[in-house]
Amino acid sequence: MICSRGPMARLLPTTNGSQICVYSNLCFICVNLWLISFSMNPEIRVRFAPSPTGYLHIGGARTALFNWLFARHHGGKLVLRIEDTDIKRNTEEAAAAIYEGLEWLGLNWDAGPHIGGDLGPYFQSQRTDIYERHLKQLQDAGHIFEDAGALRFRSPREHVVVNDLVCGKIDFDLTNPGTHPDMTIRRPDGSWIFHFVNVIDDIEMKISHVIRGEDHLSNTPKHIELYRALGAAPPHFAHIPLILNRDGSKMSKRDAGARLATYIEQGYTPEAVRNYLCLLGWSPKDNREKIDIDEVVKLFELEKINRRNAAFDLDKCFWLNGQYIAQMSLDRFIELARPFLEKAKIDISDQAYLRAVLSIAKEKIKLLNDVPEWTRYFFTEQYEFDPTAVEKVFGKPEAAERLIALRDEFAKIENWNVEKIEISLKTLAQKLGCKTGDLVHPARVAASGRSVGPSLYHMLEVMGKKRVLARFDRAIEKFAPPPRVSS
RNA sequence: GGCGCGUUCGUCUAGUGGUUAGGACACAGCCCUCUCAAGGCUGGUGCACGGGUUCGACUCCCGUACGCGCUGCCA
Repeated sequence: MICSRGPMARLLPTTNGSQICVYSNLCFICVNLWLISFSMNPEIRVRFAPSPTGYLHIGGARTALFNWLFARHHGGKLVLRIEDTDIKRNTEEAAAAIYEGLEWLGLNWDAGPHIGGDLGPYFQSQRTDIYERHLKQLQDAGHIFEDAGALRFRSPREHVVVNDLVCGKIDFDLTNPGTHPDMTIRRPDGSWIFHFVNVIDDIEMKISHVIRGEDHLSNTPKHIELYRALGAAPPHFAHIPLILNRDGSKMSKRDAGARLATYIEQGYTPEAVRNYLCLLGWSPKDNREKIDIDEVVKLFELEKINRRNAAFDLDKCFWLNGQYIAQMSLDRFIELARPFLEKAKIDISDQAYLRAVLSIAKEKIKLLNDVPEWTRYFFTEQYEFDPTAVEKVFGKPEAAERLIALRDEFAKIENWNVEKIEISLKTLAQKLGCKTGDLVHPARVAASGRSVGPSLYHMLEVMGKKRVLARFDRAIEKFAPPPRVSS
């Protein structure tokens, strides 16, 4: 038996694997030569092969990410293959969620739907001829038997060692038919079973590394049996740990947060989610949390992947999202925030004003979904007044008087800017003998209807003098206590 | 049930025989402050359990428990 692993192995006929390459695993020499040839190896081809369920699972997204990282790290290719053997309706529609999710995460593929490629088609439903051909090959070799109309693959009944790049060497005993029955590869109605078509496609598409969820680890020896029966060298395998819920239970599609789309809808940024996903099972090992994707590509190695399942920590993802928003450029923030503002039907036609508003709101935003709430009052005079804020601030009888005084001081300002506004307010506070906050709070509620928001001075500057004075006037009229009637 | 994988703070992780077991999120307190955040500082919480091996185990081996996966004519 020759060492069937590794691109270099085939180029080295002198490598006598009969003694060192047990179970067709990598021999030591091959490993080293293979590792040397590892960087920027165009022979490296990986694939992401989701079933078109109508949504992209967060675990699937990470599997896609790890495949993408591996391909990019080595200068290899990523293939996207849609495994639609079982789902006969609306495949394209259901697959759209997958494309959208991958694109949102910035994970491009080198062959597959929309892109094409030499080794297509990339929908299993369109590959029947290929499967028929390989089935015939197996039948001719006597590997197939019929059972109640279905076709089964007769297991060779041997031990199969899986040499997993993440999990290490694992010996599976497949000799007992009672515990490892012969797998079905085709149903009586002619449709194909996953194990068979998956292997055929990986062979046909020249996949060098199969990086997939650990739920497939136990299936792998069966797949290797198929490779051998077909006379093909099995690819390298890397089974990555699963993503669980916070409580350690398996994340099923019904769990909140299982669908990538929920993160998109809630206003997480793609860079933050992608970064968070990178850290689930993989680590740069230097305590970095926010790490640029280019840096991850540079550092990513399958050997650094954990073997233990990871719980999805929404708190941390949320924190990371805030970090990304705080540190991203204003242009990027505007780009990301715009659809959320449009969806909230906020009039953002004034680009310069929008830019000014977002520049001061940016530091407050943790979730893009919150942008409308934090900025709506900038764009309309019909903003709501938070009853609690009004009660707290204008509950004090002096508040209205102070606001009136502030309004008069502000009216005198010629160059309406942050510095002038601040000086004006603080000077007045001193004059009235009150705290700065005693003016700031009424001003804030009057101008925005809220008790929280960006720096007041910046906020007022952006709104403009005219708008601010008008809002003060209306607030004074609305919240000033009625004049006392003395008897 | 059988087989496989896993087990370091609540969570994500660093750590491969000798560390005061490090970082991050979350949490608590303090500082700063016009609010809310952010930021800074401080703090508590962890090697699942039991046996080995060793001068010495979080680290290596075995077992137990627990978790997860596979065991489909789902993928």
